[in-house]
Amino acid sequence: MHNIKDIRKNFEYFLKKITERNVKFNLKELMDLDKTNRELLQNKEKLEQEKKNISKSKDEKNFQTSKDLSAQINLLSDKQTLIKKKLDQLLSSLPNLSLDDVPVGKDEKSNKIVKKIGKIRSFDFNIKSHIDLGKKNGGIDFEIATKLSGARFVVLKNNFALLERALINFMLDTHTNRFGYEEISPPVIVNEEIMFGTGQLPKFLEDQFELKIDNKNDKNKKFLIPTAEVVLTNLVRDSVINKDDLPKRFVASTPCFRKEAGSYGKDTRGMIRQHQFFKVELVSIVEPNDCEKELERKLNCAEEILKLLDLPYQVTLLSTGDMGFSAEKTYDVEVWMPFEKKYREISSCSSCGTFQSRRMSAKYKTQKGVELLGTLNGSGLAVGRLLIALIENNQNDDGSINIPDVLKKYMNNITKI
RNA sequence: GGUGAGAUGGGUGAGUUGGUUUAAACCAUCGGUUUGCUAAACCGACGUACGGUUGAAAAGCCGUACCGAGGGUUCGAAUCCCUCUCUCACCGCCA
Repeated sequence: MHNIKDIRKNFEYFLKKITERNVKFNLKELMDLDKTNRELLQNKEKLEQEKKNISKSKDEKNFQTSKDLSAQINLLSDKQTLIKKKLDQLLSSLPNLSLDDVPVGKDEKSNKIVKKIGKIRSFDFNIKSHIDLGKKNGGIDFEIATKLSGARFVVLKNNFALLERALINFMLDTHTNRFGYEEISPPVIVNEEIMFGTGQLPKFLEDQFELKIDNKNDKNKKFLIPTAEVVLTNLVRDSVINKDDLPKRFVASTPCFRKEAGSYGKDTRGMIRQHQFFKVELVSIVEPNDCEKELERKLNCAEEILKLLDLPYQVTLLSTGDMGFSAEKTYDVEVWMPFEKKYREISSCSSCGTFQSRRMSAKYKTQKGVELLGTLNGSGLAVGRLLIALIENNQNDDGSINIPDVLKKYMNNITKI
């Protein structure tokens, strides 16, 4: 969320930046609401002052006046609350602004490829998709998953289930031991304001799985997290952190739940796009000035996993039109999928500046006072897609799959499945 | 699910016969004095949000709100009443 004062001061700048992000947003309406709100507020506060003085004086002669004032204040207050609510609603659906080195464009076509790493393997046999590899090995079962839960779910079995677990443990170990992330095991069900804090709400309600806790009323709403970013980032909400305790780095492996509304017909086959999938998530809490540096570091952490697994990938810098709501700058890491013969997103590393911390009221103490924190998140990595990439890239002619050396200790020393 | 206790500033914690109490005290933090250095001691500062205003800015001044959240009583609420949320203790049930 942005500071309304900044928008007031730099209207033209915001207008330009918002236009670049390719979203429809009526900034003028926001400013009009702001103006009305302030007028009402001023009038209200003037009356409140009067009333306060009367009660302080304890002069019974004026008690009736005070009563009258109360009525007027209530009237004004109702009006102002309504305006403020509209204002907040609008303001909270305004996306973050991009940093200046982000390419301007209206969609993913304007993304910039930053680098390509690793050698794409050439196969001297007809390669299989992960769907066929999974079926042949009895490791991936879509039929039973459909019966259990419907479309876009999967059941992993045997060594494929083991492989999923191995990947998770391998990644967690790497990020904790090597990169200093603190491992967290968080809840995957969260309150409404937690989703608001990271920017999933109010704008993207239709993408979220909402839980009905109380059948009698719809108060106390809960949501399944679409990513561990939500919980990990909110770990610092409503707090003032000591500067010496920064940066904070959290890692967690959690299931992620997404409705995938609006992606009908997209990636319907296979386990590329699921309603539920595991993801290892990296979150950093830093001083705002360190955001860009930390983003590079985080990108490196995500890349390192692919390097260790010897999987070819490319890194792209997302354009203004392709970035997520809360991000000011985003790198996507895309792994090579040999059967589809294309790169597929497997990680998205974003700096959010103070956009989320303002929503969460997450601050740190400086010599001057308290200031908003910078927040960053990135996948390190999406487990489902990583599993696909791994088995497709490491397949043999007979449909067996070689297990990379770094995973062997997590796979009970199996070298091939 | 039942009963009881509680929720106050960065932290600990006073204040609940309603009236300069944004709120004592202590700790932490910052500035200063003292000091060979550190420590200690002493002095001082020290909430947030929003609005207004002065200023080029840094910063200052004024106002309003906020003592878990929301509502109510009252001229006036941290303090009284209601609802909700959460925490703690005990009981019941349970992975």
